[in-house]
Amino acid sequence: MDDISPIRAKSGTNQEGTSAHNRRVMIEALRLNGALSRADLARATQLTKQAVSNIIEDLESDGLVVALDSVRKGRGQPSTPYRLVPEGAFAIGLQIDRHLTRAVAVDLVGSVLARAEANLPFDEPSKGVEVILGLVGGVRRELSQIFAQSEERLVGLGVAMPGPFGLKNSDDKWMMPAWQKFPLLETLAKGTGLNVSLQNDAAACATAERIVGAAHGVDHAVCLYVGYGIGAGLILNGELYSGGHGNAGEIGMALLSPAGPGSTPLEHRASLASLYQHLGLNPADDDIYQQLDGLVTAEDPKIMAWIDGAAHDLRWSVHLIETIFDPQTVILTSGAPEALARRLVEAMHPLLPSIADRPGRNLPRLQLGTTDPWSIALGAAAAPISRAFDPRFSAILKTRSSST
Amino acid sequence: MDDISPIRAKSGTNQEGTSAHNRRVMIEALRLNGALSRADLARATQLTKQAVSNIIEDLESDGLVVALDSVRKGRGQPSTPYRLVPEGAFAIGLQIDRHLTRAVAVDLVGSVLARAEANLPFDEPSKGVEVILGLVGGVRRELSQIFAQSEERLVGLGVAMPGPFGLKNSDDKWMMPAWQKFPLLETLAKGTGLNVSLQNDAAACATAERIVGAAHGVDHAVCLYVGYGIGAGLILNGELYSGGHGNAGEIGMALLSPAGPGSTPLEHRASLASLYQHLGLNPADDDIYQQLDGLVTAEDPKIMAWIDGAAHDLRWSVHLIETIFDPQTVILTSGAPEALARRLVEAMHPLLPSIADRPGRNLPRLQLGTTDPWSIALGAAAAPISRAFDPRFSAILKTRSSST
DNA sequence: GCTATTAAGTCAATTCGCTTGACTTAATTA
DNA sequence: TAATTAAGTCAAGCGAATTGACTTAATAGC
Repeated sequence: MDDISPIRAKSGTNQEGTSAHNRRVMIEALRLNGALSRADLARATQLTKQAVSNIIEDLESDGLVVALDSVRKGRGQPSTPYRLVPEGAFAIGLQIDRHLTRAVAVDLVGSVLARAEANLPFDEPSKGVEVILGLVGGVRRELSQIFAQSEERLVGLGVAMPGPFGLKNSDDKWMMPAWQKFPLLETLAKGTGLNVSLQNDAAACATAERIVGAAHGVDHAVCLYVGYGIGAGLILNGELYSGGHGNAGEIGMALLSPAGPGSTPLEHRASLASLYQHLGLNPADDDIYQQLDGLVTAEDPKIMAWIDGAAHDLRWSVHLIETIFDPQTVILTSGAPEALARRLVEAMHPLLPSIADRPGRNLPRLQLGTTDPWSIALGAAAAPISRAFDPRFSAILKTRSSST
Repeated sequence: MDDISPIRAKSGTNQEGTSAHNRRVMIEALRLNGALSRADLARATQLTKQAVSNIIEDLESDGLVVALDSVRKGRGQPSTPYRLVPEGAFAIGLQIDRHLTRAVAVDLVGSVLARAEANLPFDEPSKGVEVILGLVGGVRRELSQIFAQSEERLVGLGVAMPGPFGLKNSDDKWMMPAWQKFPLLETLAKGTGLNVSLQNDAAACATAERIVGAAHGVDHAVCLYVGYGIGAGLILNGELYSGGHGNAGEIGMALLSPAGPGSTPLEHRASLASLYQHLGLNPADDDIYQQLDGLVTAEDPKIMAWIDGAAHDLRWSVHLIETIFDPQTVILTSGAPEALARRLVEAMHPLLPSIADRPGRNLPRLQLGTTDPWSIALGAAAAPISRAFDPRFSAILKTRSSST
């Protein structure tokens, strides 16, 4: 990763970078606003009508946008709105979890077009990779049956798995030690021929919320993910923040519970793993989701007690997140059934007073995000889409040059 | 601040943006590497020699860079290194604290050229502004006596004061309620004719560390500031992160200490305010700094006990910061005498195991940053310099257009 | 129903900063 | 002394946004 040269400097840019940025800005504007005319885009992006016209023409011929029927909205020539073409690009998302793996194919606007899942051997990555490549191949085939040109419009494979990554001693039984050491990304890149990227599951949740959920168009949001583990996905300045080594937001094992005898890690008190333990359930059960849903609907006292305890701890986590990040909103996402997540959010209210408790808010301090169990895989798939099409600083910079 | 149009979109860019970015990249490269030839710059920035030549020529005629003697370093024509001209730009920094205010004038490379301080009426902003404007006027005059052209090269006035800003109920006695309500920035902008920007004191410390200290050239660093209060200044992706409303990192009043009976806010256990209270000292004393220094040198038992307690809490804070941000390094800065800060850092070792405890580190997990009491004012002054000259996403984007 | 007005969008010429490729300059190596 | 290597310049070219005039197509007002 490091440069050969000891000189530290950012990359410069040129007209290509300008053009790439402006294309991305158009795409993002259409993603956030639905459909816009060239004139709308010109006003919104501060570019001239002519520049917008040229870019839209390009995007249209690339099959990324399409014109709708013209609309009259008062005096003047009617405008022709453009919208994104969902089948303009596709990506594959892969969730690798402790007990199973899921693959999805999504389009440019984040709709899931194909999905598949399988059990995964916890400690045998080399065998697991076979399973994974089979799944990926399956959704790719399914996708190409729906859209013949999907293969040439595939922008990448996004992988989400529990972090943290790249540590010295991966002996924590909660993690997946064998998988941590396996050269997964390289193997998948070779096996699929796609660009592969990695994020942890909380980051994937945040990415999913950003493309189709509550963080859509929000520049500062923190996504608190309550799954088998607990993590935070950080949207800062409109981009996912991953830290120096891709492990930002791995808050599960940090002590966030202020009270309670002998300060327990948050993950031991508010994760689904702690819930399974509390209830004496086996997380590997096929119908675990239904079991939980049933218990919540029945208002089972044991699960209600856990909700109260977890909500207490999570309340403090939200307070801490607000204090540290000063986000516009906090989004709680979960792998749990929606009824459970909703109860949890309700039990977290009233929230603790914090700097987020300010005049003129336009977003709620805490929102319930998606609880679809497939949202991590969706977020994984959204990462390559975002990298390819969203405006970002690094997309403007030059990457190589002949250095004449 | 909000757009009139309901359309949400990022700004586009054009050749002006390209050029502005490339100029900034050159300046940053020279700042980080000392002196570089045009060929060096071309390699480092990925631009062509010709492009670099043109930009350097521009910067030279703007008085921002200057050529040094050419050096032979092997075969080929000798290269002509360029370096930044310190007097190419100036900025004024202003620290407003509970008991006093400080103003400094700095140049492009962050050297302090003039300084002044004064006491400040805690609860009378309208009178205080008079004092402040007097101080600023003083350092400006002093500066212009050293460099006649300083006025036309002044890029702004940076203000640092204890946050958080813009809250509903500013009734916390630790804050400065009267000042929070006063339209300070507007008044200062009118009174000085300069662009005014605001950050909290921890952010200012981080800005100072970035321009001349331990965070120089580091893209992911967290600056833990132990002053009258406690805060964190966040350098993320090479830029100061301020959150959605400028209050990111205000961790002092968040509960970060896991242990201890009845979980006390970090600020009540590890700030200098808590130390003064512990020692029964008056922070308004003129020689408070010397008093502390003396006590540390004498290894006074009471101060040693406080150090142990504070170190215990701060150790957890560092762990939490590492877990949440995954930074390359954590920098402890303080308004305390260096001997005290050094003791504190020593007492914090050994650090708690964390994800930062990884193979292949090249920076220490925890470093002692500057303990110069003027560093907040320096950081305040560095903010306008950074905004004017450092590469950043927002500097590329268009700001207005005739919208023809 | 006619005309003025307003707004969307196009056309063609221009501008501006980076790129390209050949060239010059000035050192070291053999 | 000649070959080689690297820094840096020259001049033409390119590409994407800009500019300003123009066209198109609607509504508003008389």
